[in-house]
Amino acid sequence: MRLSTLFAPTLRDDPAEADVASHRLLLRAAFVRKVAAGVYTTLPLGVRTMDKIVRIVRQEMDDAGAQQIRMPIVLPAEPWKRTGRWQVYGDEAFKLADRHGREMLLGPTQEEVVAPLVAAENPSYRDLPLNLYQVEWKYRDERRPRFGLLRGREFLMKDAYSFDRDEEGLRESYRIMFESYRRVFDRCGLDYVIVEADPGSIGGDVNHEFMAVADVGEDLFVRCGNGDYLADTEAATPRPPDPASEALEPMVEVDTPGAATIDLVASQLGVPPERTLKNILFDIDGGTVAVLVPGDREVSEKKLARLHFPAVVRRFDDDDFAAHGFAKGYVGPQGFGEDVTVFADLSVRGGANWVTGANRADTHVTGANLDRNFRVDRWEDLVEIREGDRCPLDGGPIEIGRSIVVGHIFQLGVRYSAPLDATFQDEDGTQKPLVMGCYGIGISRVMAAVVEQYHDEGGIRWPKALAPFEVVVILANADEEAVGSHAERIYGELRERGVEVALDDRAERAGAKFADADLIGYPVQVVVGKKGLQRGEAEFKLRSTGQRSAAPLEAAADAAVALLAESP
RNA sequence: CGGGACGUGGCGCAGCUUGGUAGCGCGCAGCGUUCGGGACGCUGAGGUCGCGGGUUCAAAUCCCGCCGUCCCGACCA
Repeated sequence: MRLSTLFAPTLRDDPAEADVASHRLLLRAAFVRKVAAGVYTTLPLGVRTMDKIVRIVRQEMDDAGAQQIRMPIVLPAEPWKRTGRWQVYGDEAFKLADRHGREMLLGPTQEEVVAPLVAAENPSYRDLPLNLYQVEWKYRDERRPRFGLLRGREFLMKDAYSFDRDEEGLRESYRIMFESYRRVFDRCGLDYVIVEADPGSIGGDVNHEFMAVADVGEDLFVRCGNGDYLADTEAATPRPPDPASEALEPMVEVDTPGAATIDLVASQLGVPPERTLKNILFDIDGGTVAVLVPGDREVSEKKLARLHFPAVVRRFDDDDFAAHGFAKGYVGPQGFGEDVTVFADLSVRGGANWVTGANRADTHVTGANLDRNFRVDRWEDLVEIREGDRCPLDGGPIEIGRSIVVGHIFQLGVRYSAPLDATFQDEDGTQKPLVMGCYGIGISRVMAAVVEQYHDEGGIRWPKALAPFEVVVILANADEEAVGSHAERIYGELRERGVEVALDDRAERAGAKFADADLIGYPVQVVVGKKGLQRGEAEFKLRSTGQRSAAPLEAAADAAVALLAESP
């Protein structure tokens, strides 16, 4: 490729709209341009890099026995209503209507399409396992798109779907994908961790996230200092405290005027917040659920929603408090009737003599105790994990890190196949729901995540597997005829060797070419100019380290290939 | 959706407080001098000042409404 004809308008200044490194550099280096918030055009350099990621993914998927298909983006609403996700996705789905008023949506993921596709062929157990994947644009109307490609409303995703006859088969399909994902992210050069995660609106049970470690990451992961535990913060379970062994005090009411928050109660009564019992009320599909946690902890709505999937979990608002007659800020579990389902976090078992609301404004109680004063219907892990918690495996210290989720895999089971009636005929002749798994990789997000991990002040430092070109030959003094002919020769030789090479033959000054080469991030730069020519040499720069070297002009192509081999 | 900021040639910004014919740097076009880490001189093109309404003799500037973008939060494979 001759850069004189490439559409790659690099920017000298940082765009005002871009804050994080990947966003800034992908704009400046002419990989993408913004069209609307979270919606981008991909320029030629970006297409080349994204295609490389896709190629890696495709190779690994094909090696793992998956087969590529292509499903539509514009989808009818009906199957989404059957699985409950028309509601679960809510406004996050791009919904539209056709000219007849039929409801449709732009695909945010594709379980509702692929399951009926397979089931329509009335498969036999002999046809299983089956794994189908595609690489297509996905649409999610994020409340707040941000960080450029890291959270777009339109993004390129590889999504694969496995079909098995039973759970055992699913586990094997899942294992194969798990290993395949490892190879994909290894080949992309990413530093990543694999954690157990929250399944979000996809649903299902076992799932893992592949998280690229990055300071700008939106997703937190927790790690045990002893190295034996890794999890998404949304799914991580802290080790509950040991049970209390203090003598039970009588329950008494105390006046706490105006103390409608935990902090106010704690300071008025002179007790630490963790001795208070917080009662958070939710409306879940019309029913009332109370969640009890120690006053210093936050309820994880994620975990609560997961227990009730696909029902919509909604925190009580002022109207709900009024309608149910609860005193906001003064709710206590001793007042709950049978119409309230009482959930408690496991950590509540560790406390006694709680301070909690008296179900009357400006009043609390002390000495509230489990069983004697209140009941719990279900014990679950329902708190947000935090720094300082203990590892559930060995009690070690928990650390929290930031990351970008680049891949997420799920064991779905029959969560979609059952409501969609997607069945196969088993050996015993009966129809059974297909046992499914699904497996996603955010291609465009991988590109951004790699930039987050591979950049410096000068620009991007692509690993060679993803660079738009592996080598750039820089014509440093275009007016010297000998320089031009050597550069052309080296460029041609590299092409003959199958190296992906760009020739910077633009009518720019050398300095601008060097700056652009660093910005765009070609792993190897070959400089052909007057200076080296006098010594009969071409000069080289390895972008990853900045290390410079030289070789005779005649051997320049060989030297570039050798240097490329050294590049990450 | 709550909070905050911003919107002025392709990019980065000033001008707005105190209303009076729209500026700077980069980039772009032409000519010349340059030519190894984003050169210099001269000449030039390019702007409904986000959109709509209002106040005023006069609005980029003041007022109202809307739209868009970014940041924090909530939310989110």
